Amino acid sequence: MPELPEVEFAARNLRRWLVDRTVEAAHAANTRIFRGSDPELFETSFVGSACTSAQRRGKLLLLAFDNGLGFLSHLGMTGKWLRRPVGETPRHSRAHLRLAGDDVVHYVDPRLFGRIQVGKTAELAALPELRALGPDPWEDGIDPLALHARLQRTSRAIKVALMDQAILAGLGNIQATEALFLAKIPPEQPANTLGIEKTKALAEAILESLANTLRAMGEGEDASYLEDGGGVENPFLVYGKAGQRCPRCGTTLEKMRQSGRTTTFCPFCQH
DNA sequence: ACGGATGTTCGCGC
DNA sequence: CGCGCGAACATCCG
Repeated sequence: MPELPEVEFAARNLRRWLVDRTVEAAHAANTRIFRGSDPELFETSFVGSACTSAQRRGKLLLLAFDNGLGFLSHLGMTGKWLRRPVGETPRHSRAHLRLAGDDVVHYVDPRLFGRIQVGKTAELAALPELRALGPDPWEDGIDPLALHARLQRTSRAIKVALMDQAILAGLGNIQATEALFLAKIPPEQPANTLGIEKTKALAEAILESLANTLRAMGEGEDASYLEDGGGVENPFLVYGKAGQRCPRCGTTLEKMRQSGRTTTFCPFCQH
């Protein structure tokens, strides 16, 4: 369940679980998760070493170990990191690290859209895909003038531009939808027609939406909302709520298709 | 049973 | 080159 807030949540957990702890054993099934590298590298690279850091950049996680090796983790659509006691293997666990004290940290991903790439930490950090990312709004904040300048360079719909990881790193369908609602911007408006004032409102709305979502996930180890059978309510203002009332004006929320993704919006507020 | 789901990448066409 | 579109990836859920 991964956009910036979920990946940030994962990074905090991984820090708590792994940093300064020695890996006693590792396992990785041979799945698509390791496309581009080798599951055996995951099994052999970290045993006997301790994790030194777990960083997030956009939707990417970078884990570093004290032997100079590490791995990148992208959660795709359904990836997550979980900690479980030995013997309690979650369904669809694709790889795990076992630590002293009988803790096991699992990478779980039913749809296998996620990716793990093992390598030398320095080389992973220098990969083009990492360097191609735009500013991370949570880490770097958003400079409205820089965002405005960047949006001037494309006539794509603002909703689509916000999901472009080269413009801002970490926003996906949920956060782009929520931010545009908060900023009262029509999702189909061409990005290069947003004025500076609207861009400032958008920058604030993005940070507000990210904070809202992080708050909804709470401090625990398991982010429950959006989980199958979690029983927790949809915490969003409009995402997934087409047909329901706008929380601001009561108009019936509508949905449309943009670049293959569903956008939910208020036809009155976001005109 | 069918359609859609938080993401990315690729091929095709304009 | 820019951009939209559909498909693909694989599984679950309503």
